[in-house]
Amino acid sequence: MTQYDFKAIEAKWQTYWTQHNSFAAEPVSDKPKFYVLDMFPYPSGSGLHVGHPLGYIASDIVARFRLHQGYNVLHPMGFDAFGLPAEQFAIETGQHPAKTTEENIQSFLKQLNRIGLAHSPDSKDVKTCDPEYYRWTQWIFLEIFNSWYNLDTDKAEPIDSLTDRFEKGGSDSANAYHSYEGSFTAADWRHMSDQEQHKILLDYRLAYNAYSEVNWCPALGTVLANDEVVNGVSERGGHPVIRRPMRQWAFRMRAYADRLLAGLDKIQWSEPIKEQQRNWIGRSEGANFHFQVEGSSQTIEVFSTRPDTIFGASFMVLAPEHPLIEELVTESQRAEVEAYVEWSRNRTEVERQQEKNITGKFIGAYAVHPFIEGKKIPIWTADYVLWGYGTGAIMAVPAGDSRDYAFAQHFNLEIPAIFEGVDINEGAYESKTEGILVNSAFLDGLTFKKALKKAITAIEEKGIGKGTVNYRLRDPNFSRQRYWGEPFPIVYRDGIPYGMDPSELPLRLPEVETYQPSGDGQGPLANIKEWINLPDGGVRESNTMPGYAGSSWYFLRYFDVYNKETFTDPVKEKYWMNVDLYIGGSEHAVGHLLYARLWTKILYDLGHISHDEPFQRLVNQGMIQGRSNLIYRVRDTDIYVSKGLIDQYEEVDPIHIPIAFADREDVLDIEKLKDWRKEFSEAEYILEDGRFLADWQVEKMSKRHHNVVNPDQICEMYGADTLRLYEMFLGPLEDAKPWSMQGIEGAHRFLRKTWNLFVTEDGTPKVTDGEGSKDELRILHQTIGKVQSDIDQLSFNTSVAQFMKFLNEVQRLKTSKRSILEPFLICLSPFAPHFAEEIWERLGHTESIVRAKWPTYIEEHTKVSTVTYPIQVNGKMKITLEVGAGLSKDQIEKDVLSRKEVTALLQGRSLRKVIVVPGRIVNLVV
RNA sequence: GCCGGGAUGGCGGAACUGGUAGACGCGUUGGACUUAAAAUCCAAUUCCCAGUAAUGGGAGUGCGGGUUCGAUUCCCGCUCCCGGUACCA
Repeated sequence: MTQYDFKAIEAKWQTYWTQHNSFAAEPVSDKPKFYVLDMFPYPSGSGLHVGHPLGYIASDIVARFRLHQGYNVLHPMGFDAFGLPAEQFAIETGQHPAKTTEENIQSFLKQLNRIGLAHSPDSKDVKTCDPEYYRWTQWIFLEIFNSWYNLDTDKAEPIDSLTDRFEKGGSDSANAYHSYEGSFTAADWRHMSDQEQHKILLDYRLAYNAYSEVNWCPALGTVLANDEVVNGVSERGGHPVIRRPMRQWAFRMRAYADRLLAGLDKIQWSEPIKEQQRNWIGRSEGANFHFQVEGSSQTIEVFSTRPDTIFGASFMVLAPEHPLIEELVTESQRAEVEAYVEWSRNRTEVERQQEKNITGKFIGAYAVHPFIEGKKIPIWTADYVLWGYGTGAIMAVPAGDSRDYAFAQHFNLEIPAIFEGVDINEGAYESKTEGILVNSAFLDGLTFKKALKKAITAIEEKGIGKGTVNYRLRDPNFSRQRYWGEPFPIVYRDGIPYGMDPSELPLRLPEVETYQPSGDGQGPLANIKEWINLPDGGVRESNTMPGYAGSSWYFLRYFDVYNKETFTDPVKEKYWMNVDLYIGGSEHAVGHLLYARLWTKILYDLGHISHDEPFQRLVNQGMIQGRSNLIYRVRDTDIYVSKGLIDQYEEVDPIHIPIAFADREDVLDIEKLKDWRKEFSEAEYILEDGRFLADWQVEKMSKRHHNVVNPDQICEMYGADTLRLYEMFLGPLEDAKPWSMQGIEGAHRFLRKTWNLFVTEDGTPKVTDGEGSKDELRILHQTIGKVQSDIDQLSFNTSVAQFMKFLNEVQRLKTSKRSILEPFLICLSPFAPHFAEEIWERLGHTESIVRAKWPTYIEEHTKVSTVTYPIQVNGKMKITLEVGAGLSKDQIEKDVLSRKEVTALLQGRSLRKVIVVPGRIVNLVV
């Protein structure tokens, strides 16, 4: 008596695969390679959640399929191990993040192993927090630090080639992407001190120091991520947060903007993702030009993509951070303007742009229109203009821009009409293809393209500006005031940063006594004086690198995990790169994916790798969402209110709490909440009907939202193969879907029935010999074809449905032929590998199914055949007759009406098209 | 706000380039087996109306329009949900 004992089977084959090293790739081989990669996980304390396996199973199916096809497959899985949660946990408990992280990794590995993923065994040792790994992250940072961007060759070069130029020809000898504002001759350069030279070089290096704004929470003494700030207070504890500038590292990413755009054309990513990257980079052509301020020597520089609409400019807007406000504001407006600037300073960009209320202040000053004699333009400040984009100042053209229009209407400002036939009372006219300019002097009668050119020429001739290209892309901030990240291999001497000697790497994270921030805005490393201060007077960088540092190059390490000489071996790199298929969540569409592309391009420029795009094909698996619980805190208080009562309070902020704290009817267990964190233990709770009701919403499954569901219990109840089939069956890989257990029984039932198809009650095989009948071959070949086409499209739900159909069909046909069932088992094997191995063995095979040859299918059994032939009706109309619907050719020939019959049927009718399925006419179109 | 995506039965979803809407699974209902239950097997299952029944009629793919002989599919305008929005990873 044997039944499908998934626990024993799965344990048995997982052990087998480990012992036989079944999934190790050959380092370099004559075989074609296939590199299939998952975005590596951050090992959070709550373990793997049911969303992770979705992508992992999909990539595993592809990896196993390629093995069946004879490829040398690399399918790795490492860990993105630096990050905020472990540090936060350390602050709360004193536990070292390294310890927490390692424990989490071990539990992740256990969970991953349980799902039966065909990962190359070495790859699990890629952990970004491992000194043997981050030593190379630091090394790459030094490479970036020690390079500059040559605009003539359009690539990064080592910094030495720049100093060579400076020595020979001064600052004009290099056409570099830089931020240096002066100039010097070769002789000047040679006479400079080492320190002076390094100071200048910092303006050229691809990694540089600059001031940028952060969310500073004085009460917590730490910098917060944007999503840790809710409505101007910290999510944790509700303390006020202010914006504050801080000296930090950044990359000159804008130098790569055009190449990052161009590279998108040669990789197979989905169009929406490419679109998001293009929009993120946000290349726009236009002009930078100056407006003279009335009664002042100052000018205001603006950037506009529509200088052609300059005759419609009726006011100007400066970002609240704009330094000229202080200088230009009139005394009568000063108090109001300063209050406004202070108010908007502490709002995040998202808040500022989300705001539906239109806000702004007139600063009292006027600018002079450069092309309209005697026209005065009032200068305003408003926070819909961002300091970080363009010049932080705009000329507002209400007739041509909807935000300007809304602003003008709200403050009752002039809206000059500049488009022919467009009623200015109806709103802004933003078309770039139509629209003829009027009331625009020399631009009258022109449309956008011509007018733009002419306007730029006029601006240049007048000497007030020039045509420019602007990017929305900002140089990304590369510093974090945290402990748990890569230390910078940087030493400051007299305030100038110097790179460490690469031979001194890794620069290890020192042990600290407390993970608390230093309180002055420096990271916790600043607390360790003996580490920060070197005996020779040098001072180390106290910041650490952000989460995306280690993840920007990990894919280069997987085929050379233990290399101590270099970050990756060039021969292996050439063989394995680039990644054939990269699978991960679409939430990384712009962040990680753009940084990884940037690092790849820099490493390519510097000659370290042979490919300049890392990921040839990218597929974004849709998120499996979780159901989160929320409770409401009355703003600026310690009072929490039950869901039904929130209307009685002016403003409440939603706070996420763990899903386990509320029952099915959303009643909150307040005691659990109080035990959870101290901020809740002393808070006040306002109940309704004697209960406290939590709210809920569907959103991303993440530790932050405390809504994580763990897959272990599913493996426990149904087994990994059921989990794998079920997750694939849930829906298309790329769609988002909320997690649900409904229907998992069906997947399990399918495996049990399939088991009984192959094996008798006493465990012996049931299969018989003989060739398949037509019907049997058809369902088999349809199944093979379906799986193959689904592998290309990375959408497996219909494959699983096809397996179930196969089962129904062979049961109906009472099929037991080995020639039908064995090929089916190979098709099923990537989806339910343990199950397939076990049956395979029972069928008498001595070799593992993992490398069994993929079955071929015969086209005539699978192809949808369509017979289309034109028919003349009433001498004139052409008619197409379509036949088919997933039938084999012979069936069509048998069932379909003959051409003569159809023609007879159509006699005397004025029809255009006839749609026919076998044997009957379905739709006669009149 | 801006950028990207989505919406189809009670539920997850299927429908290849505009041509039988609802494959496959879950759930539900009825039946078989059983002393009974579980498991298993068989059948029905978009909704509404009529009929004892076979069956017949009507509506139907988020909302409002449009193109077409024909629209889940293409176009225009909305609503709601999800992801990103630069320090979550």
